[in-house]
Amino acid sequence: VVTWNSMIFGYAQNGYNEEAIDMFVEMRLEGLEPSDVTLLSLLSASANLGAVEEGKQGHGVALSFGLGLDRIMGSSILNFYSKVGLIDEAELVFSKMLDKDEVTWNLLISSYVRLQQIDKALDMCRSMRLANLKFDSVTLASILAVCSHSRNVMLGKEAHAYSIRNNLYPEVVVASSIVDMYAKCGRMGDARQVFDSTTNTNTIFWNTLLTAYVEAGHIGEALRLFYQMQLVSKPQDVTTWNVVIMGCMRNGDVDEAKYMFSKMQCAGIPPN
RNA sequence: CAGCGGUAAUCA
Repeated sequence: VVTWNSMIFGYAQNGYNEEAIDMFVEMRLEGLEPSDVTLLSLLSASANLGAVEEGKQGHGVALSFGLGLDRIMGSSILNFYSKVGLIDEAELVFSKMLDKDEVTWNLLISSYVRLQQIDKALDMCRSMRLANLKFDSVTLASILAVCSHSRNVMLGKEAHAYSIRNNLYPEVVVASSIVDMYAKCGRMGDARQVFDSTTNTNTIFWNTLLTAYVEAGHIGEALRLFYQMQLVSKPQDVTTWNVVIMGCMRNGDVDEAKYMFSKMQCAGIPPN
């Protein structure tokens, strides 16, 4: 079972969701009993694929093996239902869970943000505080996403201040969300300032400011940032290239866009 | 007793 688990878990972690599910089916055909780790992998793969039947089966198997709704299994099942859009089921699981932690709350909060149910999302944040849990970097990312979406720079600034007070600011997820929030609210100066004062960076973080420049029509700044990424050896992914190519197109420079498209493939990044 | 395992930020 441990061998099967590591196979299934490995597939699911690396985005091979179909393979993970196939492995699970094979394991059951062999007559082996899945453990909690098996089911967590299956639920994660089903959530990412939108595989409703497989995930429901996972839920059923968990129940039949008495693996109920502890905080990890419960959150995993909750994640599955919310990712496949069965929000009522997700809410039901949430209400039945006795042991909720930050992840449990974050799951429902981010679902509401995805569904644009902003008031519900913010209500959940308040309830989370009332339940004596503190916002973590993921909660803050959800709140900042609400600010980006609704162009609410006032709330965004509060979230920014909160992140500094509570030492969440060094987390790159939070820093990216803050840069994105300021940019979407039209505050490019603030976005840049946050960018420059962040030390823990990754590709998504750089992509966020790159996207902001392109959206603002500042193609020169975008290209400068793009080449600066290469200078500091920050890996560039398909999003990086998509944004730059789109920037060239918006700038009316089709030849440059085509050139970038071929450079992308030379860099070993297949188009998506 | 400890570890592992569940959520998250950028373009399309």
